[in-house]
Amino acid sequence: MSLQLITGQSTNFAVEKPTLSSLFRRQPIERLAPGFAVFWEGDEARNIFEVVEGMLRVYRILNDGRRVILGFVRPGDLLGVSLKGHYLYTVEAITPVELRRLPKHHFESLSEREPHLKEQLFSKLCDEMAAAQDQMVLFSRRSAEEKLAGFLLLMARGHVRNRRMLIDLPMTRLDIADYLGMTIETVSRTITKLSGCGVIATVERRAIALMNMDALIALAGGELEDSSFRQAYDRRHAMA
Amino acid sequence: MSLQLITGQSTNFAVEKPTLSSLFRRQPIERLAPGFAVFWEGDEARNIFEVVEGMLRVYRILNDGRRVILGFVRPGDLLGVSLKGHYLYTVEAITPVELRRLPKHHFESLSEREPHLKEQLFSKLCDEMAAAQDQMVLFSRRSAEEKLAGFLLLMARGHVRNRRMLIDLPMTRLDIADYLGMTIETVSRTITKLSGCGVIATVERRAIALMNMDALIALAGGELEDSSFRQAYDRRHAMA
DNA sequence: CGCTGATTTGACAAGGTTCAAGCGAAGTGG
DNA sequence: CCACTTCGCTTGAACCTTGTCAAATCAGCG
Repeated sequence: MSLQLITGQSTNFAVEKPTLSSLFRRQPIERLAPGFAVFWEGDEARNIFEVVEGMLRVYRILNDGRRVILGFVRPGDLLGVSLKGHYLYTVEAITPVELRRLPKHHFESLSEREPHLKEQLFSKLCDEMAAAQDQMVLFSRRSAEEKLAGFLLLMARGHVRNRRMLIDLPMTRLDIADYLGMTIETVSRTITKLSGCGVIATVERRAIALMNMDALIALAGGELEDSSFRQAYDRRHAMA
Repeated sequence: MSLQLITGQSTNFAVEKPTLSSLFRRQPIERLAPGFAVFWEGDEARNIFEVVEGMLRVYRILNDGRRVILGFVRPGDLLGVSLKGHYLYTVEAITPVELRRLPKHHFESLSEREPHLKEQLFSKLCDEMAAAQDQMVLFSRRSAEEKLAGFLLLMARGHVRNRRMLIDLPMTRLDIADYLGMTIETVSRTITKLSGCGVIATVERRAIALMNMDALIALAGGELEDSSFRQAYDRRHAMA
């Protein structure tokens, strides 16, 4: 009787199929100070990570010393999801970060018995893939204004419904520049310009207020980067 | 006795676990003329395709009418690998194309019994992911020269070992431009420029000879885009 | 041969990079 | 507590690449 009560109360310990997130929830939280790396490009890929708190940058260093930022990672995102033997990029904390580590072999042996775990990972990878393609679209924007507007909308995530909102930009201008493929000067100038138009307002160094969401979306080319919105898209060219 | 002989000879019909490619090989070949689409962005994603022959372009049309080419697809590549309910892009034949179609539900019911099929698809998706990231790096190159050099190396695939080689470019200049995020004029000018340096030579409209592979690699930033090469990369920054 | 569509080439302007300097906030050490 | 340094960010000016517009050239095809 009493045992039933307990299991009834704390559903976390109910005997259910383990989900990906329940697997992670069993792992202890690890903390990382800004500037420190979770792993380096080329490291043997032994773990998968789930970000619990904070923001990180994913990047590669090219031969000529240039740094290309492939993306920013936030709570809920997974890191190191790949069958490759080595990590394909470096991941570094921007803010103080909390994450959980899951050894790959651990996941693999478990997913032998629980195929739906693979399913979930697969689904995550598909999301990541879609996000990567969205980013390629973002990159292909020509002007600095379009790129930055797109970037800000990306950082606003799904909250585009609100006409006004405040977004955190914990990364430096250099991070943004290396992400969008421009220079810090152009990033800075463009932010100044958008502030001048009243589209955005710089609240603090690392926070920006989106003052006129419609204008921002229009500047970004009218396209919502968030692929969840594109689902409802009508096929304009089906008859072309 | 005779039965054993037969199964011994034609290993294709041996009672083995079906692989992804053996699954596809059972499907009839479908042909597609240049300019025709395999599927459209937004279509319900009912099938997975394997390209057998030819080249296709993968693209999205933005609100403002601009076309962004996300990639080119060649024999051996899969199309429509995703758990999304709808295709995220349009795929169109550039050359005459041969492909095989596999209904998604068919694959799914099969992979229930044969988990390693999912494994293979997962692996493919990982490859695609890595390729997408390579492309983001390619995009982030600044000058038109770097981008085009990188693009040519990408089209040369793994054949970078040869000091000289001939590559097909069945796509138009506009395709290349929409892929690299530049204009046809710049693409054309850059090709002319590289020809002038003796790095490449335009054999035909749709074929280019790579005359000096080392110079081309240097122009592309010294980085080999093909991720299979990067595997062997040493970690320069592990001690930073 | 004359059409059409793709490609190349030229001239010019716009926008972004580069180089250089100034600003402002945070942290350090006297 | 106040110089002093540092780092990230902004701003300015000159230069250069690329986009734009326009025209010429080329290739394929009826």
